[in-house]
Amino acid sequence: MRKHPTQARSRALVDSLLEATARILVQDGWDALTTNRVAKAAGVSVGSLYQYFPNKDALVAGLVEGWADNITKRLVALGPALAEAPLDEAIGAVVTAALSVTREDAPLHRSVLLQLPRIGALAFFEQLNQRVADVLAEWITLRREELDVDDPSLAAFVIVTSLDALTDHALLLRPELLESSRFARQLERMVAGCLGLEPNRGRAPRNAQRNAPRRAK
Amino acid sequence: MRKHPTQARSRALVDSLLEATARILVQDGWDALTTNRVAKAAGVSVGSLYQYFPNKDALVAGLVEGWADNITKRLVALGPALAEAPLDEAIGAVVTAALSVTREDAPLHRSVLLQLPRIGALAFFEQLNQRVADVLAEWITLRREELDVDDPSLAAFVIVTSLDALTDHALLLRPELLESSRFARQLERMVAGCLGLEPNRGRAPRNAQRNAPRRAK
Amino acid sequence: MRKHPTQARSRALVDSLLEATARILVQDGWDALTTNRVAKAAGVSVGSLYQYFPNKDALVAGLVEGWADNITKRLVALGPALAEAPLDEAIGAVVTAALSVTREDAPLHRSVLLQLPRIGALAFFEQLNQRVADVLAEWITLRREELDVDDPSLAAFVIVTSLDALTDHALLLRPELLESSRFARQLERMVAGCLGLEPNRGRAPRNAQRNAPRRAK
Amino acid sequence: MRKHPTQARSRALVDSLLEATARILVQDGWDALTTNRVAKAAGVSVGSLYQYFPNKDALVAGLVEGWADNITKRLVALGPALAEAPLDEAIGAVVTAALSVTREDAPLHRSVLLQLPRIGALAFFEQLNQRVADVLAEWITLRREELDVDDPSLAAFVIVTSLDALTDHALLLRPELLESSRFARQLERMVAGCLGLEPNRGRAPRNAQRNAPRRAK
DNA sequence: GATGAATGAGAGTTCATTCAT
DNA sequence: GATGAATGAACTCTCATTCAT
Repeated sequence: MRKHPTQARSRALVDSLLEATARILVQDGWDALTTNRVAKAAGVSVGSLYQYFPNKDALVAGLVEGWADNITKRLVALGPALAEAPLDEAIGAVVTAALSVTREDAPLHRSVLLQLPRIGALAFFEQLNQRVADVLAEWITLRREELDVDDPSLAAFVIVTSLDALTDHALLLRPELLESSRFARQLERMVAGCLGLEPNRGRAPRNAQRNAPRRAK
Repeated sequence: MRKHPTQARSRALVDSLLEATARILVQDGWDALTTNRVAKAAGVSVGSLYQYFPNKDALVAGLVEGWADNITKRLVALGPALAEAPLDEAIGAVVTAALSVTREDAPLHRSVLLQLPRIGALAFFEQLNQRVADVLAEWITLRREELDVDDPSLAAFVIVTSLDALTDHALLLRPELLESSRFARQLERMVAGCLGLEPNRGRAPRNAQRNAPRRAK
Repeated sequence: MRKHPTQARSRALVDSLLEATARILVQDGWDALTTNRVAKAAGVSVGSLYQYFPNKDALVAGLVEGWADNITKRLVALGPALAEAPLDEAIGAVVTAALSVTREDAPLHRSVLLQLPRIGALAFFEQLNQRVADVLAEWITLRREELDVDDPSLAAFVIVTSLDALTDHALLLRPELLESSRFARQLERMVAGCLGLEPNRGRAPRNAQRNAPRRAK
Repeated sequence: MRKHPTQARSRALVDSLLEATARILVQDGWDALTTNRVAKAAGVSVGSLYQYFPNKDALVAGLVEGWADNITKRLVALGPALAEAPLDEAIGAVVTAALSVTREDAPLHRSVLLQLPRIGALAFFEQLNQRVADVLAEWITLRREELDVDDPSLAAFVIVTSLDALTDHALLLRPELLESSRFARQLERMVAGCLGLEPNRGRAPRNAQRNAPRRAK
């Protein structure tokens, strides 16, 4: 970015440009995304666009960045809640979060996914996954006792990558799955498997003893 | 394809064009892939390119097609071998196949992965996964007794999508994982989880003792 | 033309190429007229086409030439018949011939007209008109006594050019006129005017005496 | 046209493009008319060309339009002057106007003539003729008493088409005729014939005497 | 002689980017 | 700062023509 938009007006300008970018990408696809079109859609001149974005890629990068920040925040925010929750609930929460993040603003999500490679934002995207995986790895380490995991960060990588791919593929190819509880359950099983948990039907945790009290509640 | 290359010379021409496409894609990426460049790299004139490929996309589609056919064949070929193998061996075979397919011709695999969405070949790509998933779903149904799966085709989708994403991400971001047995073991656990199997450490059925009590529960 | 087609086979080949050219021109227009298409339509290889026509223009020129020869022959053939006919009949015959030549094979006529300029065949076409005009000028000179013409060849030029333009425009823009007797009568008047004849209604010649009997009829 | 050139600079740009188009058409013909060439000849970039003309054809269409507007205005402007003039003067004025319009900017006129069909502007061109013919038909109706015309609009069509063709052919093939009074006289006769007038030599009605004897014959 | 695969110059057109206003 | 007309390199694709088989 050429200038950092500190003033209110600049921020608004940058925002409207990013919005326009998203709109065009979603509605008309990558090939329709020209700088001139974006500027016009944002009600701004091309020249102004180039005041804040050094080139077209920066524009898209800006869009993706915002999108990713948003997602990261939501997922990282899960952390604390997971800390003390029973395993089954924690896993359920992770899966639910993954699915709901995907459902949210699905069209933009979809467009971005389809164009990620083009933008060279793949690495950037991976960084997102990494941050989430780090949080997850920490949690795994924390709860090591209850789990059966050799390498927490590897397990976290596998879980995050799989959930990511599954929600994305579902979004792109089988959107109905995003609403399906059966799908959610299958994902929970996958996660449980990665964590070395025994396959409890439903969400029943393996340590009957520990959980008993709670169920009694 | 405009003409079908039946003669030896034509076949060679088409092959060299696809090779050139792959080479450029691998070395310089999508944006460097221009029809003139491909033709020149293939030692052929643009005109000849257009004799066999109606447009640029067809060129990439041709590349992907060949690549996908190859992979599909290899994975589908696994089927018979799985039929009667013990569960842990079958899972191991699936994971091993996924990893080795990914390792094979990794650079092209990588480029195709990076460029796939662009050409609307995603659906095509998914078709590949679908074919593999179908075979897997059949196998799950066949071994239903030994497994704990609600919806075989859903489980197959989850497994295939995850393995696919994990091997691809590993290839792109952590190539060393493709050779790591720890990674393989983690993948096997994931698959086992999806199939509702108890978490056997490694592939050994030796954990029977530990698990026995639980089952008895 | 590269070779002169003396043998029967060559003639047939040349003819089928010209036919194909005409067909494509009529059915799909100038832009569809490519040498490859013509060759294929004629059931011949491009190479063979180039044996007989040095280039694309020659192909079209050949077509136009045949077409023009045909027309010229028909119009020049009128000459003798005109020699002794009464003026009104002669004029009627000329106009009728012009109209019928135009009606004949109208679609090709139309295509050629539309493309004449492109082909640089305009001069060639004018040559056709010139030949016809020459015959007409001779006839005017022959019948000078009965007419009132200063410069026979100028009058012939005017008549031929006008008739030509009128039949062509009629063909292109108002095809129904080609069948209209009122149009024919109007053309006859124009010709009569060019020849310095007084405007007799219908075809009646100006020499009332001669015509008196007829009218009386 | 993509944008409408309202500012002075834009107008100049558009004008210089049309001028360049005319120049190239005149000097090198249709096949030399490429958008890049036109832009370069106009001292402008191709991009600018495409800012005002959506495609190549629009460029030529723009040229023809301007040219046709010009001509139409001049010819339609004749109308009032004809209204009350004696017949022979009116006819003379029409012929003179046709000839002078043709002489004016002859080279462009020539090129446009040669290239018109190509761009499907024939219909457009005919519209021009139609407008002129309409004015003429009105005039014929007005002066019906003095003339001998069955169908004024048909007669007008014949006159306009003939004059048009004759002046154009003269321009292309015998430019000297455009200056020749004998040619003018011959055209006047043609027009007179179309209007059912007796063949007055020159424009003078004074030939009544001369013709009388003949008629008497 | 015939074939048609191969050629490659060159066409129309786009769009990221600049810079005079 | 903002504007948007102007730029022009670069792209995809065509088709008249050639020449090895």
